[in-house]
Amino acid sequence: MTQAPAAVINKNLSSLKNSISCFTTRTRTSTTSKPIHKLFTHKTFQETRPNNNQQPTSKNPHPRTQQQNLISLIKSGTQNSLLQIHAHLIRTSLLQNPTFSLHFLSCLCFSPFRDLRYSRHFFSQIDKPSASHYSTLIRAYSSSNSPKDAFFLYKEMTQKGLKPDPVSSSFVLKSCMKFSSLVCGLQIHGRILGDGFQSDSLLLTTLMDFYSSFASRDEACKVFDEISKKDTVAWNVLISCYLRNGRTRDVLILFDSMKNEGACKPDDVTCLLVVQACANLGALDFGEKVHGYIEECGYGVSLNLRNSLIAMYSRCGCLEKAYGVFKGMPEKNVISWSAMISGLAMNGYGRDAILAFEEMQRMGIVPDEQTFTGVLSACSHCGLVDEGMEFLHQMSKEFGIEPNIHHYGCMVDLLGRAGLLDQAYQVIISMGVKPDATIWRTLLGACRIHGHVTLGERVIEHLIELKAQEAGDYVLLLNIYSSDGKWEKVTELRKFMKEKGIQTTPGCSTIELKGVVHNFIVDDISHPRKHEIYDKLDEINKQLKIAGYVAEITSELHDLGAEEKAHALSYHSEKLALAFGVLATPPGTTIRVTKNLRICVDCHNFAKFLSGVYNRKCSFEFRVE
DNA sequence: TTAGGGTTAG
Repeated sequence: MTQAPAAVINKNLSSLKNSISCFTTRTRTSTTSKPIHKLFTHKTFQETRPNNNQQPTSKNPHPRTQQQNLISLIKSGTQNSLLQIHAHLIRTSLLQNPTFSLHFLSCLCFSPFRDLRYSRHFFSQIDKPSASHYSTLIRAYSSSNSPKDAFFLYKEMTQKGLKPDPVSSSFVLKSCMKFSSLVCGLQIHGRILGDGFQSDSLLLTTLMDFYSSFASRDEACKVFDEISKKDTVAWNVLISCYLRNGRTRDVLILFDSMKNEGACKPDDVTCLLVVQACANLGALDFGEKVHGYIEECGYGVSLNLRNSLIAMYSRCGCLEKAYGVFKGMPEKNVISWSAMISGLAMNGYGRDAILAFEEMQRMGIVPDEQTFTGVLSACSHCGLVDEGMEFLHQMSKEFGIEPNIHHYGCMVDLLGRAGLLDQAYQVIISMGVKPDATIWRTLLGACRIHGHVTLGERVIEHLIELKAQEAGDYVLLLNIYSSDGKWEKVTELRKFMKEKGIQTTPGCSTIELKGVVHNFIVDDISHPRKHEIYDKLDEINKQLKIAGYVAEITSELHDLGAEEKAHALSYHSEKLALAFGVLATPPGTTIRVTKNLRICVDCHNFAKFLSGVYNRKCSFEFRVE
């Protein structure tokens, strides 16, 4: 219904006053074409019980039959017929009959032409709305763009002393998630306990999801513990909570315990979440294990699972497997193609990514926002400045997609890497989207590569303005100064950082072997095989020196003597991880190291020499958990 | 006195 409901009703009411008697029905379920007034009368509908003394005749049908007729009329009502029925309900006072008004309200709320304003108007005409009336409207509001109204209705009904049912409580909780109000949700939690719904596992599952969406992991876990019969969905919500709230490693443990303890069999959704966790961790072995499980259970047909497998393999640096999954898909949608394009781009196959983009369009798949993010990042990885500009233009002109912060971020990266720092700065200044810390940091990284001191300082000011400056940003600026030989500035900044208590995040490298994740920090001595690792590292250093490796000591640690620098560099976390990799894998293996910080130039060289001397392929992934 | 609920892809 597109017209204003009140006006429509009034107009229809006046025209219907005279015409309702000649209104005939033609509905989907009712085959009758009798005039509506012959199907039911005012008198009979005020009675809700059939009068047994009255013999039904063809002229005067049984009241119950008449009731059923009206209900089926309402249920199958079209936009116009509902307006007429509404008028009839008012005229005959049947609107105050709880059964009819409830049927009518549900129809208004959930029919294909539903109109919430009209539903609300109708609701206001009911003298004494029941809990069911409230529930119906609450449900409608919870899936609308005014979810707050669901909460207000819930409050109103409880204040009137009406008891909500578990289903409407669940809908209201979902509404609170939508309008992001923890406080409102907490009130509902209290009420749920008061209403005695604490054993309703579906409702508690919604409650877990509610807490999870507000990063209240502990609360979500408490609710999980309270669920007496935990089914797969409850486990899935718990897993999704861990995934959302940065406890990614525990997701793998939860998956194993579901599988091994056999209490609840992981389903396709579980696998989807675990595959995402593997992608975040770069845990290739575990990801492959889950992939195997997916095939074993026959979940492999699911499009969304295959799409996340493509993303997982790509993010773990295993492009062949990503492509294998992609190729084996009988049907591919825009998400499959975008995942493959991004995968190619992030693994350094920028030109192939662009070819895939062209192939996708030949197949008739229309690209979306995220496809272009992949394409633009492909350009930035290959240094294709002109092509990137062209794609950005094509995106808005041909596909009507306005560039978002990610697209601009790619452009800044592209221009920045190419050394066009001023142009990159101009993009941020004039992009018409509020710059975030990430985009400034991208530019700061480019300043570091090209040693651009003044712009670097300006970028830090912008980050400070956003109150988003992190220790890592100052470290980048330190590196910019030192690469330019500005030692006084270095000392000054160091002093400033010390005074402000700015602590740098320790670099942490991660390596996954046989499904077990091993972490290393600089000079780490916590690993059970630390002695072997340090011995191996000494040996590797000697071997690499013979092969021509020289420690790169120019910019990272300027204020130490050359020998001290070389020593400090030798125990960087990535070197410890690599040494462990050499120790624990046979030649020919790919050693995949994940880092929370960018890898330094020296470790990069170290890895390059190591691959040749020890016959291992080394790959690094930069990942923040 | 109706039907209705929870997790999920790039």
